[in-house]
Amino acid sequence: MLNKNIKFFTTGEFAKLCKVNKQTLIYYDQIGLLSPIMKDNKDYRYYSIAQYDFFSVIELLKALGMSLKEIQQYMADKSPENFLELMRQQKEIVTKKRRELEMIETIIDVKIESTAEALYLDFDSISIEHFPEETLYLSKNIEDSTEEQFVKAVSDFIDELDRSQLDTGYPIGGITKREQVLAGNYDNYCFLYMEQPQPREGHPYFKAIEGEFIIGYHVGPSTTLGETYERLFNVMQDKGYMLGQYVYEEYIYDAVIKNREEEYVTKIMMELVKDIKP
Amino acid sequence: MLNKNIKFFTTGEFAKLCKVNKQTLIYYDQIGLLSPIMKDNKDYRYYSIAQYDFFSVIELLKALGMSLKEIQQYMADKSPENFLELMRQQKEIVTKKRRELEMIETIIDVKIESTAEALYLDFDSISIEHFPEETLYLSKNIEDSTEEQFVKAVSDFIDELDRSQLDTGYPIGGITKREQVLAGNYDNYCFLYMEQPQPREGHPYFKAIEGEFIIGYHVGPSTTLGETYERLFNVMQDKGYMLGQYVYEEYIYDAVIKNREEEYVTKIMMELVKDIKP
DNA sequence: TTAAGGTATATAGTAACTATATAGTCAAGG
DNA sequence: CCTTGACTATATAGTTACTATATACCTTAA
Repeated sequence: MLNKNIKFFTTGEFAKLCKVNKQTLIYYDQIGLLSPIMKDNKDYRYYSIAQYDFFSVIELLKALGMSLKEIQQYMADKSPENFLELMRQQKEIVTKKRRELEMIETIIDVKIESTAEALYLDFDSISIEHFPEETLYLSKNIEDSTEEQFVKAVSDFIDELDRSQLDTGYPIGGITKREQVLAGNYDNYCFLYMEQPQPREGHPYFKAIEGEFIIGYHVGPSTTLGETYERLFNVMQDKGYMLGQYVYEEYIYDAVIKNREEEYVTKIMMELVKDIKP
Repeated sequence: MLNKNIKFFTTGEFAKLCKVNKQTLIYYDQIGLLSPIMKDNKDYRYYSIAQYDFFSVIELLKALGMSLKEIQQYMADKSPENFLELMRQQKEIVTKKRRELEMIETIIDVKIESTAEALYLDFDSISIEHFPEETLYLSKNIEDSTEEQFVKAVSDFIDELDRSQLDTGYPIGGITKREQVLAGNYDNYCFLYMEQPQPREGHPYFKAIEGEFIIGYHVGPSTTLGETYERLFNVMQDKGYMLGQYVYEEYIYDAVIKNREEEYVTKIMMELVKDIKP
């Protein structure tokens, strides 16, 4: 910043320039981070315009996530070389943060879209549809796992989605094998999955599904899932279909959206094959 | 999250699952944000797996920048409509944050570039160069302003850069008119400016410069600028040039890097015209 | 001369933890 | 049976980066 000779700012004026609370400047003075260039005999503070530069660097470093203490340490030992080093470090961090925000933005988009869609759904309807190929990211096999193993698997899966940036905002679903469903073990999932509308290269475990599906919604806690499954089986038989290999389950409304478990909505999608017998 | 039946976690176990400090869970219990599903007669806390769902919602909303109080309020009154509303609000906030980060990224780039460049500069050198067209964002006219008016103008200019997102990380420079420089009024700037490497549409006051310039560096406080100007004038005459219309001044090392004013370096760029007389 | 508006200091409050001190609980080993 | 180690609990204080409040002093304009 250029100096036109020296005009001083009072604390209030300088605070307005910097767009912060006056108390914040007093605080910075107290901790010795940014002290006014002079004080008069009444202890009034006076800041110079050059100190605005200093202030904006503090703001930048703060925005980069440095604590005031760290900023102070850096300020005590600054040089072009140190500044360069700092900026290079921070650049990486900021880029990473921006990518994360971009991820969150697309997740929010998905949430908005699917919640808005769900608002107009009739949860009593049962339909049969043809599903196009879809890419899913799968957890490791969790069939016949104990409760503890299941919990661990879910937590691992979430970690993995996070780490590999595969959390697309779609709900975590569960895949159950035909035999388990037929035996009434609706919660013995063999895999967890998350839909990947734009699958990225370099990740294993992707699986595509395509074909006829029967779709129904279960309202209420998972303990009463059986009732909905039975309704679905009835329609299935009426229409001359048999259960295919896998069943997919997803929460439409879960703990994020509804308070009481009785209001949770599970979407059930069962793969179909045409019954050969008439 | 999909439910498998009920297994309880102690505070320590649950804290590990959630990857937080045990005290944090106790704190959440105290403020009533997330209380264990049961306490035994010894006041030991027990959490259920469904509460992990609840916890991850808290984490999500926290990541979106909501305070625990706000989260608590939302949790008390969940509905698809509210969730949709929340997501729409958050989307705007996240987008704004991402834009800010993008700004910071470009500012960091500029700082890296100009600091690295300055590292290898010889501040005693004087050179004559052809400058390509450059776009500058100008302040309003500040010629002959009083100190107070100057301060006001600087502060307005900074505000404007902020508001219009035109702070590119380049130093704020000052433009002085030929006549003022010839009269020795080196600090009677007529405009402040900031370089705009990628000028955006929809902003007035842009100005392009192009032509021959003499470039020199002044080391020390602005009070001794005159000495450097004289050196520059001598070289200029030797080479058969005359002063053009404007002079541009910028700080190279600002308060970010050097503490003491004697180490400030001002870059002086004077527009040239060829002297007609031999 | 009094009111409005500025300055100062000192102190307490805030959010969201985090750390520490003290004490009770529980299972295993000697 | 007693001790040890690893857990649990509460209560209280500390942390960061402010923010608010109370009280007092100073300046200027009506």
